[in-house]
Formats: sequence, structure tokens, C-alpha cells
Amino acid sequence: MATIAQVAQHAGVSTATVSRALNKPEMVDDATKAKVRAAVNALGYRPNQVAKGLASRCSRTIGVVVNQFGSAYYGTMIDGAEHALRNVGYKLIAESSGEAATGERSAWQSLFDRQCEAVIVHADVLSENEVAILMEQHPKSVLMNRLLPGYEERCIYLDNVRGGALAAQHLLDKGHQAIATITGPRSYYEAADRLVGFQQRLHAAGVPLDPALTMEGNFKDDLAFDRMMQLLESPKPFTAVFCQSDETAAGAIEACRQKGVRIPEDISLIGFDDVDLARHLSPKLTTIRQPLREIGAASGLLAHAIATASPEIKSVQKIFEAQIVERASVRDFTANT
Amino acid sequence: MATIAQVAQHAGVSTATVSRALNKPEMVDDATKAKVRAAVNALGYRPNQVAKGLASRCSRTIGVVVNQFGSAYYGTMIDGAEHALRNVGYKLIAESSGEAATGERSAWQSLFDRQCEAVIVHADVLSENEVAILMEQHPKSVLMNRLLPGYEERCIYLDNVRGGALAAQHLLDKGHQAIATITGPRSYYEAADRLVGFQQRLHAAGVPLDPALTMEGNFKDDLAFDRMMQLLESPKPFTAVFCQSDETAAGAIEACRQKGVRIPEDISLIGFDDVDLARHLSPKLTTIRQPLREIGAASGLLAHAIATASPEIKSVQKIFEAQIVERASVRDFTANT
DNA sequence: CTGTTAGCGCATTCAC
DNA sequence: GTGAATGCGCTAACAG
Repeated sequence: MATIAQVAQHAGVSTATVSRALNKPEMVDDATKAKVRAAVNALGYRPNQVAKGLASRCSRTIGVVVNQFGSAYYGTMIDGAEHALRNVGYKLIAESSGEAATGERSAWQSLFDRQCEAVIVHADVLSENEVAILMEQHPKSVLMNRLLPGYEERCIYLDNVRGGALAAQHLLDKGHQAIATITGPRSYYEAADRLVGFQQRLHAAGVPLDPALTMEGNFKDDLAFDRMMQLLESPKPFTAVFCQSDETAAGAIEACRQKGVRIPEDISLIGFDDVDLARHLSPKLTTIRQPLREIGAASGLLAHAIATASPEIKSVQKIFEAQIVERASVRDFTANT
Repeated sequence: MATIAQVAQHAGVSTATVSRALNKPEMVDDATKAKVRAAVNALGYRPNQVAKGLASRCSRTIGVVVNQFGSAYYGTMIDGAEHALRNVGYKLIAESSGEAATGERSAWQSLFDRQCEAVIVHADVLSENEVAILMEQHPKSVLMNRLLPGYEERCIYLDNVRGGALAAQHLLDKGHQAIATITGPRSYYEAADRLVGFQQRLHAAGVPLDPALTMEGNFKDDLAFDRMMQLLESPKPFTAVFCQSDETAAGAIEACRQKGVRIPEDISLIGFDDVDLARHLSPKLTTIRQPLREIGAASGLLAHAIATASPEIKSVQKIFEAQIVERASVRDFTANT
């Protein structure tokens, strides 16, 4: 590994000139620039970005912490953030938290220890209070796909209330009147918001949501399977169920299959997220799409704006809207009346 | 951000002592250690890892480059690598290449520029020659899930030939005699190897693989759909198709559905990978499992061994074996004879 | 336009 | 056991 000093010597100039030739070409004479370039090529010199960062106090790096990488949900957001950042010449460095509160906390810290100029956090496990404390401690942080009241300016999130309402509206439009739901973990704000929106819309239409038909899941298919079984075995009749994630719907479908219940003829299902899984399920899942890639990109933009203290902080889109993606898992009762 | 100098001043000692108290506690008196600790807490001091790396010339960081994050395939491997590295006190920093050769090259370089002590590369697009050149240029690199002849010691990979053979064997065991296949891109070595193993096994059993029933896909579902349509519309009869990825199988299933072809009654399907998708497909997909997490973990271990020039380089497992996961997409002709 | 002088924050000699 | 220098590789004033 050649250093800048060696290049300088080889080119017969000072290290400062080499540095300028590389970073501020307009400040240096063409002739010397050529000499420097020649030396750089001859030695295969590559600037040490770490030293550069130390000296200039700017690392051009932004960190991101997620639960895990092995899921399309997180991966898609990271992809979005990475591309957005690449466009402005920043690098993204990712760290996973291992789905533990201590992991989230330490990853958050550690990224700043590495001189990230800002960090994007997808906090799943940390409580609202803990997140608030960390947001105070690290002002250059942005929350990805999470709303923390009081920190709206540093949050990129989906309007989950409207997402839930969308699901309800679709079901109502198709003539459903007896509706069940399998939510996410009660402690997750997304789950709570989706449920609120869902209930409100139903209520507004004079269709109450029976508590006995409201099940708490955890966004995973295994538990969803159990919940759907319970639903199917309960005496309460229903024609549709709103699943708060596509994976939840996958578990529910499996339960229906085992019970010999047809979808959508007997029971209609609507999911949430619209990850790849949704279109591979059978029947193809009607779902509420979350623009994950865009949410990731916005997080990247916001983090960059915060890092550089640019006024763009205000102009980046922070709230995203869910959209319905109609496929084949919801029966239309209004068609054959 | 407090610096080590401020801590030293606050504690009434030298910066060297602070450094030692933190990194080599046994070399410093208990009393002064206490003073240092107090100062650290009082100022909320956190060592700057970048400066630390510069001074000690070891960053305790390993890089990884993948095509994209938004797929479970890459994500799972990264998770494996991250956990393995975390156990040995190393950090993983990931960069995506955007599925382009220049991207792969530049990500590879850039991670070394950031003083990664080693980098793990999942090279998809780069040609064998180009990868070989880069492997020479950067001796501290390991290839993840790819075998590059001549560099076996720095490669972690699946025995794809055996994986292909496994698929063939399973089909033969179930009594299939007329078999089709939809491969990955011909230029990918995995695809070629899987096909070789598949063919050899078939050949050994006296069951030839008809070239007209061998289609080139790209591991994605869209193209697989088209290929399966072609297969279904061709005059050649067949009872099973080996899909070189689960997503390929998903596309094939869709084609069958549109054609009214039942799986596995009319046509049997076998996939490759065993990502989550496989068990959510309908019917549940019988597939060849690739231990992605383990492959990622081994890559992490090997990269760490190479970074620290430890003799463990030799002892980490480099070749992984595929396994068959039987589900419900293959018909058993031997059962009802 | 270019060279000299100072650091960035820390670890690591070498004396004491 | 501890402090005073020195340097990691680079950028950023300040002169000239």
C-alpha cells in the first residue's frame, strides 16, 4: 500500500500538492497534475479513506441498523437507502442488531464510534422511551419506518392508520360485513396504528369489529397459522380476515388449506406489505403495499441532509402512503347479487 | 464528543495512561484505573474507532460485497457472516454492487480503501478472469459461494455438481424417466455445475436428458414462466422438471396453473435453494437446500483467519453439501405400481 | 500555484 | 506503573 508521501516523493512534489491534485484539481497546475497522476499510477496509490476521514473530519459514511439482513423487508429498505446515498457520494455501512434491545443500542452507538455522520435506525425492540433517549443522545439519527411522537422531523414512516383503513374500505367495498383480523404484536406501534385505522373505518360504516375475532399475531406465519385455526374453530362467523403482514396471510392460508376452507370462496384474505411472497401465494394475495424501497431511499436522503446540516431536511418526504394491490384473495360479494 | 486528551486532563493523567487503562488494564494501577473510569463516565467518552484503527493499523472490520440486499439469498449469507464475525469481535460492513461489473469492482476496492482487513465478495457479474485478477490484486479476499479454480483456499462454496446429482437421484428414485430442466444463466458457474451433476446422474441411470427439454433461465420467476410455457407447449412429453432455483419453480408453477396442469399429479417440480418461498408455494416445494447461513458464516470465519493470518485458514470448512428437502411437488410413481 | 507547519484522535515506543 | 515523544495517512491553514 503506497502512501501519499511516497507518491509525493515519486512525483517530486509535496504531499499537500498530491492531496490537492486529487481532491481539488482546479487549484493545481496542469503540468504538476500530470506528474502526480503518473506517480499515482506507477505506485497504484489509493487514498486511505480512514485517514482522510480523520483529517477532514468527515467520513462520508452513514450507518444503518436493522434487525437482520435475511429478510426482504429490511433488505429492500437498505437497498433503497444505499442507492440514494450512493447518488450523493456517500457510503452506507450496515450493522444488524440480532433482534435484541442491547443489540440495537450497541449497534447504534458503534456506528457513531466509527464516525458515521448520521445513522438510520430501524428500531424494533427498543421501547418508545429508550428510543427517545437515544434520539436525544444522538441528534444525527433518523428512524426508518417508525414514527416517534415528538421527533417527526427525523422519522420516515408509513401512515399505518390509513393503511389499515384502506384494508377495511376494500373489504367493505366488496360487501364483507363480518370481519376478523390477525394483528402484529400489540407492542409494535405499526400494529396498533393499522388496527386503529381498520376499526375506525369499519365503525364508520356501521360494521363493528368483534373483539372475539381480533387476534394478536407477531407478523410471522407460524403464529398466524395457530390464530387462524382458532378463528376457524370459533363459533363466530366471518367472511374475511385482515392479516397485518403477508407472512401472516401465508400462515392463515395454510390453516385454511388444512381445514378445507377455500379462499376466496369461503373466506377472503387481505395482507400487508406486498413483499415478493404475496404474488407467489396461492391464491395470489390482495394486499396493502408498503413502498419499502422509497421509504429506505427517503431515510437515506434525510440522513444525508441531517449529516450535512442541509436545509433539505425539511423538504424530504417523511410520510408515505400505503396502496392497495388487488389480486385474487378477496371475494366480491357485490358482483353476483 | 470527548477526546482522549480531555479524559486525560479530567483524570489528571497522561493520554497514554488513559489508552492503557482502556486497552491493557493489567498494565495500570487500580487507583489510577478508577480515576480514568470516573473521567470516562463523567465525559461520556467513547474511543474514536477510526483514529484507533489508524494508529494501530487494524480496523477490526471486514467488508462484504453483494449484488443487492433485498433478497433473502444474499441477506441470509450476510447474516451468517455477521454473526460469525461478531463472535470474534469484528464488524462487518456491507456494500452492494448494483448488479454491475463496475459496481462489483469498485465496491471491492472501496472496502479496502476503508481499511477493511479482508473482504468477502459474492461476485456474480464479473468474469472468471476478472475475478482472478482481483483476487491477485487483493490477497485478503474470499469468494463467497463461488469456486474459482486455482483459488480453492480462498473460496467458500457449495458442491453444485452434487446438488444437481441429488435432484436427479430424487427424481429417478420416484420413478421419473422423462425429465426437463430450467437452468440458471449459462454464464454462471453454479448453473453449469448443477446441470453437469444433473446430467451425469441421469446418464448413469440410462435416462438421457433431452436437449429440447433443457431450457436456459435466469433464476428469476418471469423468465421461468416463459420457459415453462414453452416446455408445456412442446410436443416432447415429460413428467418432471428440475428448476435451478426456488423462484424458477415459482414461475413454473404459475405457468402450470394457467395451463391447467396439476402439480404433482401431471408434472413434478423440484427447486433449488430452499429459501422461505419454497414452503409457501402451493404445492409446497420439494427442493435442494443450500445452507446459506452456514456458507456465510464460513466466509466470515475464513475472512477473519486471512485477515489475522491465522493458521485456521486451513481448518475452516470450504465445501458445503446440498441436501434434499422433500415436500409435496414431486409425484411418487413407485408407490402405486 | 506550491511547500511548510500543524494537527485529526489515538497507540506505542522509550525513558523515568 | 506512568509520562513525554513520535507517528499512523491525510487535510487544512498559512506563507511565499
